[in-house]
Amino acid sequence: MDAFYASVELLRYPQLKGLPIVIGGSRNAQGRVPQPSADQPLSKIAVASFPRLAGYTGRGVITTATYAARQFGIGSAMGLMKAAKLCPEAILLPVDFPRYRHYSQTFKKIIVDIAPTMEDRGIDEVYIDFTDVPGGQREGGRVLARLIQKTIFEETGLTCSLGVAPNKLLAKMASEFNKPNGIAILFEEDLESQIWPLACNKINGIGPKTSQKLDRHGIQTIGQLAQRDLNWLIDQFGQKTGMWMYASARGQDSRPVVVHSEPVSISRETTFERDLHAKRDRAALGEIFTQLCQQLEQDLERKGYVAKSIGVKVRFDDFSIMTREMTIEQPTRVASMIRQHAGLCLKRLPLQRAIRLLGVRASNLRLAEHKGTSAHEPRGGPADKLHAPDPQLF
DNA sequence: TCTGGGGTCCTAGGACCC
DNA sequence: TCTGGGGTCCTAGGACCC
Repeated sequence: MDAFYASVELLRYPQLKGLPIVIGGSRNAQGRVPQPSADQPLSKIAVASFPRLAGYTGRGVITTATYAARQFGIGSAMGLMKAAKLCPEAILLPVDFPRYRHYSQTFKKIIVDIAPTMEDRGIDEVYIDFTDVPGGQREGGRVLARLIQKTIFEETGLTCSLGVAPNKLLAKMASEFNKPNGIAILFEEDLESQIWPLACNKINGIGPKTSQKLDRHGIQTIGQLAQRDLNWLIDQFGQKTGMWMYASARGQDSRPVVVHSEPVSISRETTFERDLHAKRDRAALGEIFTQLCQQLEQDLERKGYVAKSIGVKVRFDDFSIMTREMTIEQPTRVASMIRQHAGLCLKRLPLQRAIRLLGVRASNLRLAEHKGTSAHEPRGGPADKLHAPDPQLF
């Protein structure tokens, strides 16, 4: 999907079309959208009354920027404070995940109705297997791609870009070629002309670290990567990664389109508005900790899982991250049990530094016998003390 | 006053078992 | 009085992705 969050926002605020808009900074009081008066539709809110990036203070990053905002050098994952310097006039909207999730489900349903073999790759991205779809091969897949693009637009007003290629690796790269609202068809014989000139980090799975290392060896493009022999790559990056890079540089990828998958972990984390100290801010931390555990319980319940491992994550003021995890005898999804074990994990961490982020994670998941309320689950234990600050913690 | 939140996969060492 | 080979599970950290 093209600039997905921003595009969804434009559906309700069409008066902002064409303007630089960034989405982010959900929790901060600034970046709030003006409330319309009782009989006023959202689309009539004056453009001038929307909050701007200028004057924004606080933590947070940009999750999406409109193409107009990208002109200023603003991109996703950029800190809001930095973005404010690049384009103070940009409109800042808070993230509205429930709304994006709804549109996500809608566009995926449209796709599945047309082409049932679809792999979910997050809120705004999917892989689709055209192989067995009637007409899926016409014009190299362009006809089907157009149908999907057109149907999504007609039913939601959202645009997307598609890449059609012999495998997922190449399709993903091709999908970037004609953004926004574009289609690109890539054949195996286009490898040298279309793929080899690209930077290595265009390969899904080669990020900043690997790019840097490749660069140190004089490798910038995928074509240059393809010149290295297999043994050299294995020596440098290990057996698995070396073989994967060797194949990727040649456009080879045999991964299937996976329609169903079970989650590996479910987690909740939050970055505080200001750094907190384990001792000095014990009460505040304890409250946030409890909330995270309660949210995690709800997530597990909603998705129908219990967890056999519980863990915590702490990010300190210097941005270093430490995690602790423990496996428990009895799988659980109850907040009080999660909190108890997460608390034990926390005690194993050195908490001298100021803390920036706290997270709680459930893994080693099992399907719960039944979804629904947990009214029958143990109460009267730690659950009843959930709101009381735990003197043992922090 | 830089730097979110929710994920996956990989590596590597140690415990433990056969 | 030296010392296998495989397997699984657990844990911590790190790279990467959307």
